[in-house]
Amino acid sequence: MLGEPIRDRRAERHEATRAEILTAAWAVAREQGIAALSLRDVARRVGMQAPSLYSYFTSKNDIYDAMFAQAWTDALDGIRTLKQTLSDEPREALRTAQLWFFDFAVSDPARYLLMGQRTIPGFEPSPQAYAPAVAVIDETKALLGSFGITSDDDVDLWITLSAGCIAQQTANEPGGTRWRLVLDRSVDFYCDALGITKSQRPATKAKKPIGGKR
Amino acid sequence: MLGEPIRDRRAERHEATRAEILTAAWAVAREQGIAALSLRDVARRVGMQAPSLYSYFTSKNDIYDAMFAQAWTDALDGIRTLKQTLSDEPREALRTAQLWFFDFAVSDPARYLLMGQRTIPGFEPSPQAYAPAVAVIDETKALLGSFGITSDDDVDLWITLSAGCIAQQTANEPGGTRWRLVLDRSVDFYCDALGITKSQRPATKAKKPIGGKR
DNA sequence: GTCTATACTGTGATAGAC
DNA sequence: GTCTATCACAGTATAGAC
Repeated sequence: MLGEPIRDRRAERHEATRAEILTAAWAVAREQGIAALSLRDVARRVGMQAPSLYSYFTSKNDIYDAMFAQAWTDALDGIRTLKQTLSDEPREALRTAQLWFFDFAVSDPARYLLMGQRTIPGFEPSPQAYAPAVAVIDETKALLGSFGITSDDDVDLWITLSAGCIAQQTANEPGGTRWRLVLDRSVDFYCDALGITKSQRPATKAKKPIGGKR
Repeated sequence: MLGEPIRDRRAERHEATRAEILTAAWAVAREQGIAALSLRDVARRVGMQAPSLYSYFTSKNDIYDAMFAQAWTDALDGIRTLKQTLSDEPREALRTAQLWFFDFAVSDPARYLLMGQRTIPGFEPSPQAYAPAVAVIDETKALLGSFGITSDDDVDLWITLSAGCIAQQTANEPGGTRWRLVLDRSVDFYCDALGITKSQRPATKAKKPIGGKR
């Protein structure tokens, strides 16, 4: 008998081509806008005819789905890497985290549009694609929780701060830093409102909840 | 001599048909999504063939442009009406204003998506269409200014608060009120941070600037 | 000026040959 | 697995009826 091969070279090649298609799709999306993505553009970029893409993705929305998952997976990886270098001082850490996500979003507006908004008519992310997005929320909650911020209200407020600044920055002044400064300042207001210690650097992370219901 | 007629019935009819087309366009946009607007759908709804629309609008983007102007004009009218009924008490007035705009945005997500730009590939609002949007900003600044909030930083922060909550509400929980409550609370935090009086109702509006650079 | 008919180009998607 | 051919749909340009 021949036995089962250890590696499936055919599957590997298939996966590599899928990745190549996705890379081309991102390039087109960044140039033309995420909603203006066309299969013919993508196909030409990888040296194929448009129908050939259907050997790798079942539909255009399937490509969007893979891009959606990729975007949130990148965000998740970024947050997890970031966490390892965060300060123990709450304000410093929170500011760094908030600004990191802002930069992540603003650096690629097409990607952020896909990640967040209901902008593409027929597209709804699949549960699998949505999983890393949920993981990012969980990581965010964990980060806030490590500084004693646990209530849903406080987490929601935290998220809206970056969402608002990112929306304004990408819509009104793409490429600028005006709303990054607003976000920077809002971190202080947020910490003030929740009574998070100002400058003194604690020896260890806060153990007790600080925030709470209004 | 016949002289010039007082009314131009032909122009009136033309304008009426334009308005009718726009109404149909809004209906399609709300049903299918703003980016999925199709001229054939709009035309069918007003009993025309698609090319006939070109007697009233030069292109699809021209329709978007008129819709954009209409949306911001509605917002402008709403704000001006709202101003006449606002409390003298800063917090109360600011809360009412912020929640009004939130409701305005969330009640018609397709409209808000168009107002916020960046989502429709080839579309850029014309200067004329953009004018009411600028007027809304001016009204907002005037409102904040009447309570002593004048710095650009403070105005920017004010705007991001609603933008963030609206983005989250429309994206994650359309039809709900979860992020409206977050916005409600953020008004208090904003006022606290800027030192705006809490509950005592002043006899007159504040005259001195309260906010400022960090 | 208003509207229809026709047609050109580009889109996502499918069927079938190789 | 990739191609060609084709389809139904889109936006839009143009010609011509009224």
